[in-house]
Amino acid sequence: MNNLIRELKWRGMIQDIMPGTEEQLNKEMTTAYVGFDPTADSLHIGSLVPILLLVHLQKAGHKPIALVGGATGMVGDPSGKSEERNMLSLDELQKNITGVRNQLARFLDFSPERTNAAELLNNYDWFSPISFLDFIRDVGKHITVNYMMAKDSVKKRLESENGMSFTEFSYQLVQGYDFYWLHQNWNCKMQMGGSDQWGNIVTGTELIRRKNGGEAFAFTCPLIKKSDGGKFGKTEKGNIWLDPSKTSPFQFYQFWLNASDTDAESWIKIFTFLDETFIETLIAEHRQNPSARLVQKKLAEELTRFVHGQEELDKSIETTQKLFSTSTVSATELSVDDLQNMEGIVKSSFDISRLETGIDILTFLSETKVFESKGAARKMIQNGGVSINRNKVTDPNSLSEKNWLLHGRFVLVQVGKKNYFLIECD
RNA sequence: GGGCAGUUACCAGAGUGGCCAAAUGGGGCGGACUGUAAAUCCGCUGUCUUUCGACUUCGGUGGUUCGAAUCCACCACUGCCCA
Repeated sequence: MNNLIRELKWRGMIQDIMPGTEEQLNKEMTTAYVGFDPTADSLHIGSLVPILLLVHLQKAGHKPIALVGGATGMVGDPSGKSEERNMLSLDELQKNITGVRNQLARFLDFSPERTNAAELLNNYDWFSPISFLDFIRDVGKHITVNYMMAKDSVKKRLESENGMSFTEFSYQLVQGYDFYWLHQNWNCKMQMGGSDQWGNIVTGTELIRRKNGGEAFAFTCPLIKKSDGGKFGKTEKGNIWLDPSKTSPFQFYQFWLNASDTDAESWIKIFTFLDETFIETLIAEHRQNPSARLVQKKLAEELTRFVHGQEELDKSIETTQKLFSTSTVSATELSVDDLQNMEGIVKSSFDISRLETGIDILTFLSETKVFESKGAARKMIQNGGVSINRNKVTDPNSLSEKNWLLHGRFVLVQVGKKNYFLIECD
């Protein structure tokens, strides 16, 4: 059993830790859990850190429990939210629970022959039989409102103009009860999560202590931020999801590849399992020659493999090379195969005869759905953001030309540096 | 139930009869510089359109007016305080 806490510390994955946690982990195989809220039908990369905590835990010989919040999801966690959230419909919630469950199941080892096999639980299972009256008698009685109001997540909302509903106020009790229940039924002594969960987690340990004098431990990991202060995990296209149908493996790979130098250095420690010496050496090399972006490449590689598998990683690298490494090479050198098999490209079709006769470029771009309208296409061309076959279009009034056609039928349109469209003409 | 404040574009937030498609900031998108970075600078950001112009927007409905985001009436919703 290696020292989990020391390992996580050098990776920068520990924010707060309860006294005695390290001793507990060193003493015996410990069961620990992380909760995941089913706010969407897929997890996004923000949930990756808590997932990794569970994986590290299991690697260190302890028993991980991944908890899907079927019950807590019905209440809504106020932590870090400046206003009351909309409630999800039960249908949506059910769909989300299934989606999240399936994803979590991929990252942990559930083989029953392991003594520390992972478990996947849904807190709805133990909450549904509890009546409201039972709950406020058995749980509510142990925690004072004064205690609950002192929590940061609550205090902030009480001070804001928006207020807070009783539902969200109760959230910490609901989550606290999870910990208590797991402590009773699974001998779960530890909870982990993002640092925004600290308040909720502490309510849980408090409940365990007050209800039956039990001992419980916890630590949290820092919330990931970008060095420029932007939100982590968001891009122009929105969230980076783990579900390949929402964020393609290529886009996923690209996200990590585009990390800034400072971010990449801390992220590679957090998001990969590479060991300390390897990472230190890599960072040193990277600083010698930052333009090679060794850290970003390794980070993108490790993570894409972890989430999507080797095969998808290979495809993503291949597409990346075709789209970016050869960007100085003219488009005519791309083979039919290259064009057709590149991932992360939007494809559409167009009537070849109209193109050959010479059609104005605005009509072409709007009808192929590269742009919503001629006006939008015009603006972007005037801004210098459109290329055809890697040649910048300068005049919005120009006409199409026969020699646009690659291999007699393809046109490669580029908006900005990173958005590619392949128009097949026949 | 009573009193007060409010509802403006993706978000925050100005505007309180015409100069308003609506300040400013953030975000987003594009460009330059670079390394598919960061920082910086520049452009775009209601819709459609050959920059003319047309059309639709300021919680909803109706009204006053030559003219309404702005004034009036009613309705809806939100927050705060009191009961």
